[in-house]
Amino acid sequence: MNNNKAYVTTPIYYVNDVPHIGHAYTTIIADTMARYYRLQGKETFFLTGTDEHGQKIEEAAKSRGRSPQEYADEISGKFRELWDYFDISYDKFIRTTDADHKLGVQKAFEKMFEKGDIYKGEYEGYYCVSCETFFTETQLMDGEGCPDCGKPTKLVKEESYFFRLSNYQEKLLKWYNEDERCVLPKGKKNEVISFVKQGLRDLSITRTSFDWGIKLPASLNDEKHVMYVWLDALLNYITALGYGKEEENMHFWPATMQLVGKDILRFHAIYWPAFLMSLDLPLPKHVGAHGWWTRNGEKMSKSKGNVVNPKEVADAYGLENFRYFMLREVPFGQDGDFSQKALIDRINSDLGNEFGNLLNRIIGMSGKYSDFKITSQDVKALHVKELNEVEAILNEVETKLNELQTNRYLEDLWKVLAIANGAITAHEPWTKIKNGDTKGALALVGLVANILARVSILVSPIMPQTAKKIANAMQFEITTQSYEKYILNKELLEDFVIEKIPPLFPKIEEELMETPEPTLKQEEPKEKKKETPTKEESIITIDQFFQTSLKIGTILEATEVANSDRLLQLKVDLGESEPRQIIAGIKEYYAPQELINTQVCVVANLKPAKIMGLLSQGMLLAAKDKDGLALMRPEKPKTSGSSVG
RNA sequence: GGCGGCGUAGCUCAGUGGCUAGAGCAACUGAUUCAUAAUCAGUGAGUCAUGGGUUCGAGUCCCAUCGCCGCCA
Repeated sequence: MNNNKAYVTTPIYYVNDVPHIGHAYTTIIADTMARYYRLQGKETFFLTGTDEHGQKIEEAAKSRGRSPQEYADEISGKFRELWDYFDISYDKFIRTTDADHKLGVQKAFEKMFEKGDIYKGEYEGYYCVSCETFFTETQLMDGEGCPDCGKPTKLVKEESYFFRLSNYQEKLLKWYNEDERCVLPKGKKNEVISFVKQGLRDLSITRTSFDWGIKLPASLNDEKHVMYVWLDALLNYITALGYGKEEENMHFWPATMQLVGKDILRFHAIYWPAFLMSLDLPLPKHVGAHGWWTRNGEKMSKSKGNVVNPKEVADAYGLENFRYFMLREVPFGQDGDFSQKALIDRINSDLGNEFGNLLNRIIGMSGKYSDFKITSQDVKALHVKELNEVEAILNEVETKLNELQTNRYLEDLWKVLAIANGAITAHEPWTKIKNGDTKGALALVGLVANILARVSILVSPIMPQTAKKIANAMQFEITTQSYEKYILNKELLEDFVIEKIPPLFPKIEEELMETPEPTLKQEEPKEKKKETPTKEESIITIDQFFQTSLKIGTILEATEVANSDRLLQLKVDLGESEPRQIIAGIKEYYAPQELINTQVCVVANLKPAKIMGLLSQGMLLAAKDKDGLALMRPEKPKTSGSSVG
């Protein structure tokens, strides 16, 4: 294998559904790996695309009165749009309806046939007419019922071509055995092994019951058959490189990293390598299977209405924040839970406090101590200890990413940031300045700058734009050269003038998306409700009530908050020396103009919060129901600042 | 039903058979001001699911039981 090349793939996504968070997750991991390989200077090819053949697509198109191709075009376009929006750095977007792909698949079929791995036989199965699906005898209910709909099935025989999967059982086991990390994570690999050990049956790879698929090669002269989806789909990984035609990119094969969801691991860890062996091609270096996302602990499903729309999350919370969250939150291979609270915690704590704020700290210090000039001059002399600690972690960190342990990778980078935050406290540069030790203070700032630079480089595969902003502010670029210089060779930054930039990760103080109605839990015994008052109506004392300071305020100014669908920025007179700035989520219900010079009821002693980077010193009271929102206002005009109670 | 995994601090999880069982988050207390009310330090009476067993010694190995999950049937 050529170590200077890398090939990363996502599955090609089936166009019977619009993109959801699972697709986004796979693709973001793949994008991260591709960006990481490029950072290392490897010649990288990153493939994604759509899977467009099969009976389901044929039907879905028909039900919409469209041709399968038109329908596939539309959904495929949606995937491509989402990936563009998500800053996915794919090199090729393959579609199984591409002419080159079809040709490559036919070539591969021909080769497998000539080799004797494909033979014509008869497929026998229990067919459910209404579900249009085949089942094996053991899957049936009571010996004949369809496991999906319960209706009787009938035994159908259909001519079919088969792939001699059974021939590859031992060779596959040998592969799993010899290549420790061919399938990741390990637990999933064990499942694959036990499946193969149970014995592999030959695989039916063609159908005569529908048309929307790739025809057999002309040499076989068998018009009735189209290829069954998995053969067609899996071969995309090599047809995308020109297999069977120009072969212009076949030098990227074997794939470095093939990412899949855990549901389709079997196809990628068993069928796919078997096909490759049949084609005399080397096997992928790694096939990685990731887990599912749940939402607030529950499985996502359309019927529950709790499906996370990835674009909506990225819109509300920021694309790179979301990318960071997904990769940081879950150990690779395990299921992860999406909740706005977890996402907000990650953004505010990891990103805002520990990372973004660190940059602000050295901007502030260098501004005060040295007119924003930062030098690495005395860093080595005064901070060997910290540099060694940082390097000890960074020397190990990349193995985590190579094993797709993105959570561990990020965790370690954050340990490096903690060294920087800790060093500031330990060395108190402000005290050094007071004591005239400018050199010491500047060395500390230089140390932190170097740490930030290194982390920015290594975090760039996950958050490319953010990393770029930091690099720009610090007058360097994120490139393979800087990776080699600062990470591999451990060089220090040239002296530079840091640019004062606004906070990278503004605090998020409230959930920015609609939360789906919680599903009714039936297991909750009804008697309990009698005993316990509902949460909203639990009893409080008058003292507790008066802990809340409610006041009448007069709105002096109201403007829209840029980039927000919900927020208005208000200046409210509460009878104090200065009007308060309040950020209120009422834009959908009130125009700024109609609010000016009206009175509202304000919670005056609420802890101030930053919302989208803007200070909010209070909260407006409003009532909300299904028809919308109504502000609470005094019945007659009252002096600004009058207390309510 | 078969195979495999898991059950450790309020939450998420680490813990090659061996000194008083750890980390992160949350909480509390203190320090500090360069910074986005941030950062740093300190603070846990944990039946290591339960019951047996092996061992000088078990969260760690073995058996059984209960509970959860995955793959397969």
